[in-house]
Amino acid sequence: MSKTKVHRLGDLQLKIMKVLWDSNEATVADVHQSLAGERDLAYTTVATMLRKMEARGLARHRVDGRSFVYRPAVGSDAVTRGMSDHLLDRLFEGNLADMVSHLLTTREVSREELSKLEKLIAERKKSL
Amino acid sequence: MSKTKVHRLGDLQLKIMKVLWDSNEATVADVHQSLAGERDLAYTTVATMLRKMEARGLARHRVDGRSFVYRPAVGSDAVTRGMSDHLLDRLFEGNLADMVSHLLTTREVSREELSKLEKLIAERKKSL
DNA sequence: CTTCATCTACTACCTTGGTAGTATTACCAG
DNA sequence: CTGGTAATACTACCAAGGTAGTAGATGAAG
Repeated sequence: MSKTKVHRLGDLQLKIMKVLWDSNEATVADVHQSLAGERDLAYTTVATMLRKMEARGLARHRVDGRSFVYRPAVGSDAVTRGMSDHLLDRLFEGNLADMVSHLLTTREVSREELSKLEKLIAERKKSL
Repeated sequence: MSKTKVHRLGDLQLKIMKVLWDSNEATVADVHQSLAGERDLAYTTVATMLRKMEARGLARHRVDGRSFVYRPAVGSDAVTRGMSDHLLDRLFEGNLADMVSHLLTTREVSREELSKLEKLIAERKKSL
């Protein structure tokens, strides 16, 4: 089991993962392109990061001509889950209700969003 | 406006902050003591970390005899908020409902917790 | 063949969190 | 006064994220 620690992704790594998840396969140039505007990084920065990420088990690559084509090695679900869990544990000692309640009480939520959540909770309750 | 970036606290730093929040004032020895068992750190490790944290604006200290008495310089609210927001932005592009819904759908929640949340949402809705 | 663009590889830094040893200081017991 | 103890200060590392320059290889254009 590789047990890739998927709960500690830096900002850049996460952004890169998102590109990979969206495109499923991407060359360094593709990723660099996708990130342009938002972040103005050197091409080599992206390349280096991708190599590091592969070493960490976050991505894999295959060779196409002279280029490396990267693809994600972990799913976005696992990452989202891992990172959320990490925060949940660290901040709320694993108490989910505490976390949700904190989220809900400390910021703006529209009536629509609340209704959506109400529906979600109702559904969830039924399936217990 | 010190603008202390309060969204990136390491595991140890957060644990230390929790001790400070709980005790309001604590010496290095106190913190070290509080952490013992859970984590077996050298006394100097705690001392160093506290010094670093003070440099980062997370804590302050006053002198009592030969000892430093530390107190938090940022509230637990701000930290909880900052860290949650950071994750919310990074993972869910700031969409709160998405985050809550992810939390609710990907793990176990008891009927009681769901009811609690329902109530919370109802309250929230009223005050809009 | 030569030149140029394009890739990857390697190396190098910087920052921050984490961890801890050594040095120094200062107080306290005898 | 003399040890010993307990504090902080200083220094030193390591790992990981982030950033990028330089070198070397290779393919394409002329």
